[in-house]
Amino acid sequence: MSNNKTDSTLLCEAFKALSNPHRLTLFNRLMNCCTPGTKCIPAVAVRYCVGKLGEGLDIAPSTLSHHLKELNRAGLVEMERKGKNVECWVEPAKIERLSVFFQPSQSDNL
Amino acid sequence: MSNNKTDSTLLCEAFKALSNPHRLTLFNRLMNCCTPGTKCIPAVAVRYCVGKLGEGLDIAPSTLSHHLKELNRAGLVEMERKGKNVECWVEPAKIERLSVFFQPSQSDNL
DNA sequence: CCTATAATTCGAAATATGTCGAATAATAAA
DNA sequence: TTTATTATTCGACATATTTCGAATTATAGG
Repeated sequence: MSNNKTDSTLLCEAFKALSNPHRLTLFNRLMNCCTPGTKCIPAVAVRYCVGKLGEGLDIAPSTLSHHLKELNRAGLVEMERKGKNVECWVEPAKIERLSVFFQPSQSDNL
Repeated sequence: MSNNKTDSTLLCEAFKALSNPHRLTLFNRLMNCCTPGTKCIPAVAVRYCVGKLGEGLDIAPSTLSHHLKELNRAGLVEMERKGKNVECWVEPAKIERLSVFFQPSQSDNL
């Protein structure tokens, strides 16, 4: 069973955050910290500053800022100022719920 | 590595489809065919007709139809006319990609 | 053929989203 | 303090989405 209205809303907001191509790219850059072929599930999440994270995306800084804010609001990305930069990272625990949602289960998933 | 632009686009469209509360509910109803506490991963996917699927959602038939069409376009839900009804179901193979996306991996996920 | 049921298409209206540039804030360094 | 760098906020505009009701299509059964 289950049927936590809050849970459903949280899932929905996470999917909304990932429904934009730019935001999906940003999130993926934070999720995949490894160089190709490397096994890398680091104890401490890898961090990028906002500027680095948006490199090559060809969007205005204000737009980039807006998208990161959305990802943060949706609970997918953490942010913390560090000097002139603001660092971003993904907290693996916050992603688990999404991973489970698509897996076959014994009961209701929402 | 990887970087299939098509794959990224497909993921994005799937998330967009799930970013609406009504569509998330519809998708979840198709995903979770089991009564609570029952182990049920049937060989043949469970089907609902459009009308049954939308019961209790309090949206107009035309809106329901629109949402199912979106889920179908995104590749999340299959549809087939059966007499007066149109049956809907989820093809588990089509969901795998989404499940994998949120799991820790050895390389790029997009 | 006529009627009832199930679902879709279409057009319109309200609301939400993505984007930019200009202005502002936060910080570091000269 | 002044300047440069990094990032955010704000207001505006164009585009997209959600939703409905009316009209239409598809089908089954008298």
